[in-house]
Amino acid sequence: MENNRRSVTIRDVAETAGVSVSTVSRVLNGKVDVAKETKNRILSVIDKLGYSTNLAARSMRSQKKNLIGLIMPDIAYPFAIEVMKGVNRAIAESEFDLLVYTSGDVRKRGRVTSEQKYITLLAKSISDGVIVVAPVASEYNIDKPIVSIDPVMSNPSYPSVHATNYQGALEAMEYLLGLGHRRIGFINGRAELESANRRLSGYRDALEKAGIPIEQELIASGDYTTETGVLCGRQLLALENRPTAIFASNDQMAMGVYQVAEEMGLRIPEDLSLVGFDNISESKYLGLTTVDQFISEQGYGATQMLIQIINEIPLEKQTLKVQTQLVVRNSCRETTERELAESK
Amino acid sequence: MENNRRSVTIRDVAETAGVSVSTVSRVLNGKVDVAKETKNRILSVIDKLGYSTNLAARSMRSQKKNLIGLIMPDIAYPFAIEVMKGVNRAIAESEFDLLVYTSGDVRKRGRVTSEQKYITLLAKSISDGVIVVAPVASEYNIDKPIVSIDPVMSNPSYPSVHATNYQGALEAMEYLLGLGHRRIGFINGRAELESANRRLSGYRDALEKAGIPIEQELIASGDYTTETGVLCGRQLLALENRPTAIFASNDQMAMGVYQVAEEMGLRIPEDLSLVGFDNISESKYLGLTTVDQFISEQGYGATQMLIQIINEIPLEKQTLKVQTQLVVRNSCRETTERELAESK
DNA sequence: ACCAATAACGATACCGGTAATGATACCGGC
DNA sequence: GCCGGTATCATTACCGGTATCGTTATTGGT
Repeated sequence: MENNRRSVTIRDVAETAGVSVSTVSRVLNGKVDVAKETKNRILSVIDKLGYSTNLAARSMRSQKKNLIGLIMPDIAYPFAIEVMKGVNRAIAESEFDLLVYTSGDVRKRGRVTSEQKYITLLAKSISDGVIVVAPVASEYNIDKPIVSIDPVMSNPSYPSVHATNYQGALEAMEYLLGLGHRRIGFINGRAELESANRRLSGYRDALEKAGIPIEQELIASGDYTTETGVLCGRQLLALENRPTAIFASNDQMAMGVYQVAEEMGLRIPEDLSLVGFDNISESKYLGLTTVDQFISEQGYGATQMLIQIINEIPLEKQTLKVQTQLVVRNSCRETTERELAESK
Repeated sequence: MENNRRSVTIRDVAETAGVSVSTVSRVLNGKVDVAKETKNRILSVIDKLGYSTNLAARSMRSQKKNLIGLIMPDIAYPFAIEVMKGVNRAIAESEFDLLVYTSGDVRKRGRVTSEQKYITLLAKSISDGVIVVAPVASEYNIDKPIVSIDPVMSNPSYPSVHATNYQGALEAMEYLLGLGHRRIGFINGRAELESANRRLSGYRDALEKAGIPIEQELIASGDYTTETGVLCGRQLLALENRPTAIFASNDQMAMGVYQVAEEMGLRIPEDLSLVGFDNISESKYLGLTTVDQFISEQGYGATQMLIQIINEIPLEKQTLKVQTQLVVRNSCRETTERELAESK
């Protein structure tokens, strides 16, 4: 039943066209060594039979596959989506095609480690190179180029792309401090990520520079999801002397704070100033002031780097730093006279 | 230079462990025919060498790959992203992994047709089955299960998933008509898609039922992108007797209308009522009233159908119809007395 | 003690392509 | 008419695995 629909192979084409397999292969790969009429005959047979080459087979023998792999633990969250947009753009401009690999969820059936092995392997075996988005690890020995976006470690052994997380956080904090805020809450991201730590450092250093003591109760720890944004928001806003501003280390968690504010009847920015990080597409509509880290550009840049490596052009720099930029919208305002008066 | 990092093969493992290749293969595939100590020895060698199996090679010989392909011409637009979310969810619940294939742009270097061929092939050769999102064609003879989402043709030869486009459009129109609108503009989608035609039919039939003549000048033709939304919006709103409401056949084009309204100083909903289709995530923030077609559910359903086919469980229905639902937000309001008076 | 069954593993063909090499026919020049 | 060169195609080895079958040694039954 299923065998009679066996897919048509290069041998079928060769037989039908009355030539050898290698001749068909030459035509498929645009080699010159074929007479024009033979070539046309083969092409029409290919068309008639609906033949198309089996990439698995091809990739075993030939080197160049014109295929780039993108490995993500999950593709359904904003960061991943933005990365894909950028990668997609670079791909569209290139001779390469793209293969996105995901297992749908990092924690899938607890087989994390074997999963990672499997993952890495897959894309490796059929692609020319791979872009890895944290937090996929990659201690496995690799025979293909790899570029990492937002790597877990600060000094990865392979080329990587990341934003200027520290500077971005610093800038956001200076903006809030400039508006007169003194009690500023911080919602931390996934602590195992280098990027999260650098944003936290930015928060701390900005306060220090301004001569404001760091209070531990103002630092809540989330994991970049909206849910923890809600939890952390509640935690911070339930404080007796609650902050007048919150700096969430990504926009998704800031969205959680919006929810909490609505629950509590607090208006943003009138009653609470809020700054995020990432500038995902939703932020525009929320009017969220945030630090743009140009995620899409990171994907774009990573892809370009990878293609360069594949083409064996030496990289000038092993690390691409994308400059963050504060995008001021209307989720913040100066602390009111009343509040200032109260604080005296 | 690059050869010394040749990846470690099953032969290397066999040699190091002092066994034959087939024995290693047996261990890798969990066959019983291996002595426990031999098995352990091989496993430790695998670990030491960091070996991992080449999926391309494996897939050539064995049947089940536990891999599903998702083929899209482009992955950077809202519809595609929503589909991916749903597919992702179904994948996470399953034993399968996911491979998303895209060329980044349908029109890439004009090689559309050969591209499609190439595309289809790829996923086919290494996956157990494929989900195709329109408008990728697929007249090629297939040896793997295929499920199509929002197919181009109304009666595809393979299982498919689509929304109740006609009913959804009808409902949206009845809502606008119920608010008293009589001059309603329509922005059509990509005319080659069946879904676009059915939405147009809904528009026409609703007017007909209400006894309102169809005016050709009120029907603008877009292609589902925001850009054409802008163009069509301008066209409709530049009419001498401009419509009091616009029904855009997807949300992206409705977003274009928002832009045009702002350009022209028109307020939504005060000066213009607007309804979209899709209910993409942005719509919530815009307050756009729209027809939800549960795109994510379509992706989820398609994946489940595909998995069922792969597991050789007969499908009850070849077509999954997802029921649309009107989501009322605040982009519409009743036509004002003034307007009603004028129309008298 | 002999034979059949079983456990454990090896040898080989094969999947569907591509690369390298070989074979043939035709060509012009001397 | 012989020769080297080129155009065109066929042959064959090989990529890295898996499937099939064969081989060897051990065991148990009678």
